[in-house]
Amino acid sequence: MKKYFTILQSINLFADIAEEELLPLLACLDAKTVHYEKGQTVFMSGERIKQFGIVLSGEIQIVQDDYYGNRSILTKVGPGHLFAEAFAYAEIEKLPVSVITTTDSELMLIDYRKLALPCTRACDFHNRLIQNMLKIVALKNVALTQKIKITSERTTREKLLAYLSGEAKKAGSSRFQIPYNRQELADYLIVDRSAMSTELSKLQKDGVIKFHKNQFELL
Amino acid sequence: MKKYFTILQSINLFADIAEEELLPLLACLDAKTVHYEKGQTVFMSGERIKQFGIVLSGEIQIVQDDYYGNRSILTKVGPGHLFAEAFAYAEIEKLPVSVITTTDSELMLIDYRKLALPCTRACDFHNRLIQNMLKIVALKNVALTQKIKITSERTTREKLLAYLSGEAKKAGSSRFQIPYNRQELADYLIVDRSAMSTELSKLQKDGVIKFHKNQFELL
DNA sequence: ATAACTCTGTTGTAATTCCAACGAAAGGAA
DNA sequence: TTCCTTTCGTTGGAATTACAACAGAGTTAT
Repeated sequence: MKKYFTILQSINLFADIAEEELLPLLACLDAKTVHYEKGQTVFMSGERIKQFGIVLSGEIQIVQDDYYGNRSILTKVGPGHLFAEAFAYAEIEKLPVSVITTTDSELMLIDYRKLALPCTRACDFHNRLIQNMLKIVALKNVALTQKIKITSERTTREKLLAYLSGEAKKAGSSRFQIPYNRQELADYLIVDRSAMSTELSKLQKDGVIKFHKNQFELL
Repeated sequence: MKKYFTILQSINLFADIAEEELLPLLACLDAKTVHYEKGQTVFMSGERIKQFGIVLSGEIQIVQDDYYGNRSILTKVGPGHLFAEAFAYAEIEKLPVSVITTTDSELMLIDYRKLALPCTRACDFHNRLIQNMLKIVALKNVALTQKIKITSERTTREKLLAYLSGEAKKAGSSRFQIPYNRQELADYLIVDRSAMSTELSKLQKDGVIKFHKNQFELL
């Protein structure tokens, strides 16, 4: 477990937890470090999960199988990131997705109730932990809402303007950088990359925006 | 406050709280009941909010103004529902939306930290409350993720199949009812209603699905 | 330096979607 | 019943998008 000390400390879930508290805390939570080989199933859809996880090394995927058995990838999760925490705390009866490893992986699994309930030993970091968890889930919530708002726009042009407009507001300036390359931006906006490129050029020609690489400006 | 006792009891946030505990609990939380007239601003975008709300009567809207000042409605919230809880617990510096009343309204406002921190009087329902809140936010998270997965499909046909396939799995049967009428379903899938109607007919003609009103069957 | 690769913008065509308009069916109210 | 409203499916034309293919700029590896 010590091997992954640095990575654990960098996780939001353990924010504001003192270094020396981390190990006893993990013991109190009864956190298990588990090794999985590539291609194994961590959580199976249909289960009622009682744990959420942290990727310590390797990579896992959240996948969903539809009625006809076609599998699609919802997310990839790498080292230092949580997974399945929303499903665990939502107390969903049947997990709608599966969690599988795509490489040999070291995972930490934690009982969601152990983290949420005050323990008998009255560890006072339990309270910090649950607040951190609430913040993590709430932040994701806000990000998801924002993405839905933007991708709900009908045309590529409107999606772009909604996104860029939001970035400008966030930056508090009409000039700002975006954290995606073109393909990633197209994936985020759920449009075709080439069509998006065309629309970006059109917007620039129309004098609505200016851009150079990832530097944008609203006019 | 007694006037709204029934509605408060029905809220998930207060699930598993005994009747007689509710009033002292609200007092401990320092919950304020506030009256707003139609068209007033409850929270202004740019603020750092320290409270979330519950609609007791009336209706509020969550709206967002873009860079050019165009306002769009994100959600309407009616009696018995929470609002702004994700923004409060995410501890966002600048609220990206505004909350406004669209009718005369009675709202309850609660300091998000008062609910999350154990109080000096050691009320043991604080723990229940924060767990309920975590579950509420996590559930919303799951719903949002699901919606994004479905609306990320490229064509109307694929969106429909993704949605119907999910409903079939949830129902555990190839026959199931959906909770939306056609317009609501189109809004959820972010497609044009008439185009969706056409696609539904095509799916039926192709022998992929059968439907009558809100009763669907996957073949 | 050369080759291989990635990223970005452009173009033309086929496919899809939006939009407006309309009629039929179902349900509610007078 | 009759009238009015809402919901749903259908159609045709305009607008938009996806897709495939390609070229140039910039990077990285050898």
